[in-house]
Amino acid sequence: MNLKELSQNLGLSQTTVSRALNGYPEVSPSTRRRVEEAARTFNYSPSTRAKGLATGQALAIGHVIPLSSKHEMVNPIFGDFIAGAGETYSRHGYEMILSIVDDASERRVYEGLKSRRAVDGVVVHGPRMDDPRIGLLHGLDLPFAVHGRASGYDQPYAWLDVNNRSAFKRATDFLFDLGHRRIALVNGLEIMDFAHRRRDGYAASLTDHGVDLDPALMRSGEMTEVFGYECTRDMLNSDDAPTAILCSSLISALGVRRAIEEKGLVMGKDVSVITHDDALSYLQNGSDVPIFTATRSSVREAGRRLAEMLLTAIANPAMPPQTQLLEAELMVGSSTGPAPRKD
Amino acid sequence: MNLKELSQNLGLSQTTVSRALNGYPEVSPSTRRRVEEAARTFNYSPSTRAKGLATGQALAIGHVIPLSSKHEMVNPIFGDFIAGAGETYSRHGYEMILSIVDDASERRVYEGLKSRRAVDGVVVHGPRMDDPRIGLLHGLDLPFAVHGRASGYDQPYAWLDVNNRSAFKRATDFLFDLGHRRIALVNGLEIMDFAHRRRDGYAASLTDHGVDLDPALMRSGEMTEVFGYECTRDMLNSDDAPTAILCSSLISALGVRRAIEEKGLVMGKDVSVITHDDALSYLQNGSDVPIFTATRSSVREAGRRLAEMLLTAIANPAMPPQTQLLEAELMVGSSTGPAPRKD
DNA sequence: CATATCCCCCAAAGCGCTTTGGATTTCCCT
DNA sequence: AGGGAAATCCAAAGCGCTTTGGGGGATATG
Repeated sequence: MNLKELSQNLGLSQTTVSRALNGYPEVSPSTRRRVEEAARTFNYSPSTRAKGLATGQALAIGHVIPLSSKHEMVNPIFGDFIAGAGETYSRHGYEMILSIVDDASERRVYEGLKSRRAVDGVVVHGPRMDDPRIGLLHGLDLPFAVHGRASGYDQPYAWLDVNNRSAFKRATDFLFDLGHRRIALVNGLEIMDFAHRRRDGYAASLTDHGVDLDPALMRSGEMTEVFGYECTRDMLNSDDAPTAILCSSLISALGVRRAIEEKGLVMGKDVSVITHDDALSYLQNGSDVPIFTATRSSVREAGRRLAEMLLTAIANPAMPPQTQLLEAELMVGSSTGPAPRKD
Repeated sequence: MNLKELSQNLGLSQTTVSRALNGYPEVSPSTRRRVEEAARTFNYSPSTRAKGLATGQALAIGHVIPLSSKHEMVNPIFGDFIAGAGETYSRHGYEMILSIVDDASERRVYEGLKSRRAVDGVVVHGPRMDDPRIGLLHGLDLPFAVHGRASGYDQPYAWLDVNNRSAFKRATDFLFDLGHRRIALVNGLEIMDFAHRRRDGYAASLTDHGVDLDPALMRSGEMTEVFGYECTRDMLNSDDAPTAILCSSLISALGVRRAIEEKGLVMGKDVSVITHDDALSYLQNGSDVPIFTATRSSVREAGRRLAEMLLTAIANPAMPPQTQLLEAELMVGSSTGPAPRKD
């Protein structure tokens, strides 16, 4: 069923039917009702393509997911973020189109999206330090919003980020308050902007408390369970083992815990652990009482909001780019406790 | 830059330029070269919408991700599957469009996709037993392919599935061979078709070995870490604790291991564990030697193949629906060992 | 009663592409 | 040189929608 058929069926012009369906005022309430009802019974909905052609809008947002060719790893965050963004899109009648791209051909994908007029805007995932995509997108004149930030790019652009620095500073401070002095950091890849900022927060707290950074306690890598395990195992086997560990991901934290328990130590007593928790739906941090003390911020909520932000930016092109900095909440669980006294 | 401008620039008609670019024979090699070069320098690529309108194709595949309103849980498999499918699509010039949908409005979403002519076909995720979507899609006359199967629907349709039954039967047999008799199953939600089949395989093995099913050893739920932990803790605390556990997901397996170790037992010695491993990129089962003995099947590869299958089905509408049954490989890790002798 | 004002509605153009049906030119053979 | 076939190219229609620019009929105004 298309517009033409529907309008013939109603004995009206396409114009009138179109207007009735799109809420224009030039149509009497009675005909509007009639049209709407017919549309419903015939199960008519306008072709997105034709509508887009006519209006110049795509009614779609592109998500370009970088897939590091080295690691071939899909960010575990991704599913939940997309779910959040998807909620927003469907509420606004937008489609979400996804491209999985190895980092080598990213540029071409953005250009393609633009020149094929496939989307009204894009969401940038996983920004790295000095990420070239921001500049590229500015040049392409394609509306965009970034999940995270790219330090080093100073022009204004739309982003939404967790305050990673303050979250990790606060978490480290918390550990100091509990009496810990040897605090380790099991971080994500520090080319990633978020990881860099977390390290910054961690370092700032150490400096505040007059503790020197110890490279042996600062690990960085792809945030897998095994990575958390191996880092922790190695550090705990050293002479000057940490009494507390800060971890960038709940998945790695599971590995951290494993290494601790394997060594016959008790988490929250012998070694304290704080992890960042993205509140992923399939990785809950305990049921009622959190297992891990965590800096928590829902990535799904981030998806919802960032999508909202991008849509308003598209609707109001003149508006200056918006930004949102979310504060993670520190949830105290049973993985932290006072530093063990040296005997 | 659009076709019109490009053709004016070249002093050719739109027809010729279009033909040159799309590989039609009615154009001389020299002009074709000229056109292709111009297209490249002007960074021209045809508008997907216009092309779609003219050809009647959408050049897009829809993925409808059900989001159980009860659990609000995004399947952790999803990211990797999509990554696999995305590879195939981009190789064929297809777009992937994603809809996140609570199960109540699934029907409407499929109908919408169809009537808006937004996609050429859809992929069905997470089929449940007697899933009504298969029938619905048959009725809509929209090409589709299912990741998994829906027992109880007997008309032919395109699907790709892991042989869950044989994988779990084989894994259980393996445990019997090691001398285990009390074998527990920590399964996914058994409304899900895959979980049902796994249970079937497990049950078949037990029957083969003359062991009665014990409801106390058969758990089913959302496959989180906590779920694996709680099931295992409870079972190990019983008088007649299992000596081996079969687990449906690597994530839950992490919880299983935690419960085992918390009780001071050693995995692979006191309690054996076999888990299914979807080979998710962010959840590797150990680095070189697998930690868990596992039935392994890459969900990413499944994505690649299913996408390929759907595209060929779209290209050859007359072809009968294809199916693919992948066998999981049993990888022996260090989580299994001979059943402990009773003293 | 004539004129101005709304209210509803319509015909047709245009969005950027593909494709049909021809027109023109070139080439080959006799 | 003349005829037909091949090789190139083009104008125009059409895909399904929105939107511009009217056009009639009912209602209000003088």
